[in-house]
Amino acid sequence: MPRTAAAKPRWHRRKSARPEEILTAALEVFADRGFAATKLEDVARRAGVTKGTIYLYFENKEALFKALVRETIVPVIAQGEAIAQAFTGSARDLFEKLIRDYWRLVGETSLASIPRLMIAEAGNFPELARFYYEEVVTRGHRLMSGVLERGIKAGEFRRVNLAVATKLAMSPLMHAVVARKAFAACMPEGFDVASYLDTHIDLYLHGISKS
Amino acid sequence: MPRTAAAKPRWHRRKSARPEEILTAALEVFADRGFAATKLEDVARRAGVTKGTIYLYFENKEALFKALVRETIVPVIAQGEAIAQAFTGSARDLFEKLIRDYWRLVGETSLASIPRLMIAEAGNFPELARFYYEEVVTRGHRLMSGVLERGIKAGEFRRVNLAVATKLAMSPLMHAVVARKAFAACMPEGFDVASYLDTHIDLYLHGISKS
Amino acid sequence: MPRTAAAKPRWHRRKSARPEEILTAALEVFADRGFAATKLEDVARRAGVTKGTIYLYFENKEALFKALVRETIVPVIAQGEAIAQAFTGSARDLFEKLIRDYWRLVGETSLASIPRLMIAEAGNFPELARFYYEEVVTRGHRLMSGVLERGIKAGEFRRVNLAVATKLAMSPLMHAVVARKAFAACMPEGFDVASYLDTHIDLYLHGISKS
Amino acid sequence: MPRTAAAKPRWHRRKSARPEEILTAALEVFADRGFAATKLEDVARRAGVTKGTIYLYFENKEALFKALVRETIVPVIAQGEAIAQAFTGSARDLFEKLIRDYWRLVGETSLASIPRLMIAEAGNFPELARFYYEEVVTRGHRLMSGVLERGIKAGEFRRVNLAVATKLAMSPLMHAVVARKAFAACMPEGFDVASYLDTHIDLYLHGISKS
DNA sequence: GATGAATGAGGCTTCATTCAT
DNA sequence: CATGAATGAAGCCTCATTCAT
Repeated sequence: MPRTAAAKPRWHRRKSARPEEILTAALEVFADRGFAATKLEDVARRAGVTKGTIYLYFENKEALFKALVRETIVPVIAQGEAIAQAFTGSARDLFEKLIRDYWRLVGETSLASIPRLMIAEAGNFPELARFYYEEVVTRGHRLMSGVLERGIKAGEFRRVNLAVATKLAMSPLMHAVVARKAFAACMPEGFDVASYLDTHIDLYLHGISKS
Repeated sequence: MPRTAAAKPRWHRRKSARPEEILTAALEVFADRGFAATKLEDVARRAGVTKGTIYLYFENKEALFKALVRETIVPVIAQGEAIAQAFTGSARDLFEKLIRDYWRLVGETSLASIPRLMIAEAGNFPELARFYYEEVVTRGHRLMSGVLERGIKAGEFRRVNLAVATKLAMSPLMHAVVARKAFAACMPEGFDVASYLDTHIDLYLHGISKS
Repeated sequence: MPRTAAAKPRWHRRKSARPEEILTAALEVFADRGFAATKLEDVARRAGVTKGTIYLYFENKEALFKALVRETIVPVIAQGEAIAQAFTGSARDLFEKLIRDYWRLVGETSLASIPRLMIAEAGNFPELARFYYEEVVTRGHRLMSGVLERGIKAGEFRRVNLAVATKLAMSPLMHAVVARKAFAACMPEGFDVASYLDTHIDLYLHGISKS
Repeated sequence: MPRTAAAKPRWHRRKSARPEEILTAALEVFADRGFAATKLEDVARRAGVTKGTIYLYFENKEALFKALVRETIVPVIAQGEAIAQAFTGSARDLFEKLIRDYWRLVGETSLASIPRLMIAEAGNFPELARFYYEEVVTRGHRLMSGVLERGIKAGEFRRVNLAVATKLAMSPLMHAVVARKAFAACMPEGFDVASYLDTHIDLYLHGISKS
């Protein structure tokens, strides 16, 4: 039998991998240019296919964009939730871990473009914005709120306005993710992420801690 | 001579008011839709003129966008600098004043759209992004750095990494400005800005203060 | 005053004539090729404008097609109704006049393409088909019915099934209009319209008359 | 030889049945939408195959359309000719039989779409139009002419212009076939075919008969 | 024979930009 | 100054056609 058993699966893999290849390419181009300035031809080229192929898997440009947002970002949130659930240490340590994980999983990967895309395009895709707001923003806030609450109950943290404290824990992260992508070309010196995170964690915990 | 000297300037004012009317209209439409999705026809309609008129004052769509960013945001920074310069109280009080002023002058006005537009379009307008980064971001940071430095020297604040502490002082503001615009439609409950600012100022000062 | 008064009206005429020029061109191209095979570029070229101009006056290709049908054929029916109303002779003579007029006004002009287009595209434009059926077919039948009824009342014609007799009076006309357009290229001998009409009128009147 | 002779033909029949299944499906879709608006995907789906399969039997869409017209309509004409040849009664009776047979075999079956398709697409398929005109229209006319001639010779009919009388005998039929298909959706009341045919036959024979 | 994934030419449509008035 | 009719380049999307399996 000249044909190895492996040959067929490889083809199979290739076929079902198409949509993901396209999404990966789409993420790159949308991230660079935004929704309107992205040409499907560019996405196709980067995915190694032709324009028409995209339409085998996505109804149109808008659907591609939506799929991109929906299918790439939600897993990250889920992962964070799992980490929090499994965590057994102090609230301080969990806070720190979540902040650093978020940066590692989103801030430093190509996913960092998603928040920026959403901020840019929310007005043009209200329904997608709502999805994102509920499945990412709100869920992320709930996650962080839980950590703060845990700390308060454990006597580690001061009794603060939860909703607001949550937003304040996240916003330096969010802004860094978003702005760093946007102004990368303007910061030849780069951006001292390590210090930024360290200091945010330090200042925030210093600010929220008892004593 | 039937025409008074005043008559001509009045006409002049009216004439030179045109570009500002167009910029105002442009701000609204660009803010809603982003650069690419904005139609000059819509800008014109909102300004009460026709498409052709825009071209009397701006070379093209891109020039209009650049003028919008350049001419609306820089004055705000200058104003902040003036305030800081004239301020005679404690660093804590100046910090608080600048934060609140920024929110009042940008966060709550139509100018709030500018940072979001820049974040969305920086990739497509590198030269404008550089301008913005230098004339707004960097200058804003310099302003805040000065405040922190003043506090350190006065013994009010701990000796922190200035660059990073500056970014951390601004980012909750920036993120709030940007995200609030983007997800306004998704937050029917609104956004408790007062608490958010109060708490940021409180936590931040708590975190950075000696003792 | 170097500018003559005539110059402006000429331009004015030209402006408001645009839509009609486009409709005229559209009639020719749609008649040749049918709806789907017609390229708007060809319509534009024939109208002496460019593609974009069509969209100043018609929402899209479909709207252009609908406008074409609606605005060209209804007047013909109206004209026929007016003729019938004003006619004072015998029913026989009116019958003959209407038949010959229809041929002269539709069969021999570019309007002959409209019935053929409707027959071809009715399935793809149900709403337009309904409009045409009601405003042209039904109205045309009503017109012919009136003539037959007049003849019956006057004792000129036999007492026949009006609806059916009406259809039979029209169908040779309709078929000739439609088929002649379609198979023009296949009938080098042409089509002896004069005899055809003469004979139809003769046979029909012979058939329907009280003998 | 284990395979019986019958087995192969049966398979053969099945294989060669494919093209007919495709033609049947094609007739339905072309009839609904016309040539250009028909998607081969729809034809394939209706035939229970995939797009690629169509290309195993037909060179391309145009060839499919041509095969459809050629292979479905010619047999009907041949059948009519056979009937006429075998007929022994009066010309009047033969006339009536042919009219009614045509309606039964074409007007009331899916074949009714063929004349309408030809009228719609003749301009786009001149060669097919010529084929149709010669093999269907002309042959049909010749058939009817023969009947009329027979009646004239037998003293049943008046001495009329044969070509024209032939067309007038057919056109009510043709128009009914074509228009009924086109405006079916617009005639909820339906179309009283029985009366229509009865009256046409009656009027026509009344008109052409001696006395 | 049959499949269905992939192609890419072609057409509709939009809209920034121009220019005669 | 201002208009708005006209342009035409550019991009989305469709679908007939191909071809490796």
